[in-house]
Amino acid sequence: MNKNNTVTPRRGRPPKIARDNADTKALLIRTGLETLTEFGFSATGLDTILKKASVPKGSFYHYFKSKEAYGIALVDAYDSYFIAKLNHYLDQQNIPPLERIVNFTQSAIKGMGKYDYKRGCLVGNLNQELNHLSDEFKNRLMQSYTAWQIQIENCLNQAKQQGTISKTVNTQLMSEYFWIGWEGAVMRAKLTKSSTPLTLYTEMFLRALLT
Amino acid sequence: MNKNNTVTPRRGRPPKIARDNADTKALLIRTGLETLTEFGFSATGLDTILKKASVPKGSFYHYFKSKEAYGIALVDAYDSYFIAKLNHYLDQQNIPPLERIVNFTQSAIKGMGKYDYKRGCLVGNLNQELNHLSDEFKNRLMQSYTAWQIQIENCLNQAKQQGTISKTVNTQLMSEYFWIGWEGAVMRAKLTKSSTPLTLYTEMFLRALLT
DNA sequence: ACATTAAAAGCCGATCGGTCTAATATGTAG
DNA sequence: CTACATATTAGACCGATCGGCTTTTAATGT
Repeated sequence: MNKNNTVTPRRGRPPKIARDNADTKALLIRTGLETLTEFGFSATGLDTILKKASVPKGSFYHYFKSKEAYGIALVDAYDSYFIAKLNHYLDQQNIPPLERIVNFTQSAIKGMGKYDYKRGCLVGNLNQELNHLSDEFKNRLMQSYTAWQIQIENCLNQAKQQGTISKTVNTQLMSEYFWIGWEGAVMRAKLTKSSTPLTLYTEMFLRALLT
Repeated sequence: MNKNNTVTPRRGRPPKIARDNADTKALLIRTGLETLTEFGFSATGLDTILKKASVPKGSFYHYFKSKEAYGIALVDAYDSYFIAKLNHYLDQQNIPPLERIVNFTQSAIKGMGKYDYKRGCLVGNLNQELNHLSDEFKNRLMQSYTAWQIQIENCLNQAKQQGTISKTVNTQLMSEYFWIGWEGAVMRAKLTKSSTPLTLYTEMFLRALLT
């Protein structure tokens, strides 16, 4: 209820097209995520995004100093969203740890299905385009992978404590492995336009875990 | 010894820069593979390839009707090369089947290391760029994956016959799984610039297999 | 002689990321 | 109440590069 429902006064030249909630920057990020999860970074022109969002170029360069800075901001936004999602599924203490992981994968599968398996993982997309991206991008991507891995690792450690998986399992390696293969499965799901690569991968991961 | 070592007569206007072996088309394909395995399709301009190969644009469009047709030709070439490589490693009847698979992965790891983990899998790269490629590309990629999968599947069937893995293993699913995760590992190796994602993935695959 | 093959290279319109200036609103200082 | 600074949008414009086309030149084959 903290929301201010008196219309926030807006500085500067008014937009030709009325912006719903006066936040052009947020609109640009939202539109960028939609576009880049589908088409990647290098292959998407700014004009495409600008046209889709009905935002002129001048506004874009007011909020972001370059396409690259924009890309980093998008990774930040995606990472925040994704970590929140992971937290949501992996921290439910009343559910067995492995089941939580399965719940996450099912949610992700549903998410891909919603967009007809066209949109994938932004981090994965950029990972594949690495060779024409700056080191800043590379570090940012590694940071994301590490954060995600730790979340899975914590969950696996709980499974170990509860005796669901063997004490001999190297949870750090297993969680690293999880994301390595998961990105491959997301990629393949885009090609087959089906959930089977994702479900197959999840099953096999669990199998390797229970050995 | 079938090679014709008398200089093959060359039609057409002579190249300004002497071409080693008179085959401009082969040179374009070789250069394209080097470039696209590193940078992908959409993000690479023709001029980049042309400059690297010292071939004028007119020659390019003499041999290929479009960039897309060129891309398909590159996938064809890559696929042939890759299938030959798979055959080489997976058909050595004097070596245990699972060991053959490990030998293949080690060879692939060595191959990535040779180029400092910058070059990946052409099919994987295109897979990630799918959404701005034509259906012809999609079909071509699926065809490659299927062919590769069958090679692994045959090898796993032999392992089953020899009693190395359980009769209950679904070799079709396992071989499908193999390539799904492998592409993820190749992608990650490009980021970490190390072989660890590839070795880790191979280990886990074997573990799932021996359950 | 003449068709065919292949290389050379200029040129095209479209699009790329990015810059610049103008226009129009609010916030603040006097 | 008036100046002036600041915020934000608008969109023309820039040089570079994109994929692709076209014409010319020079070799071989018939």
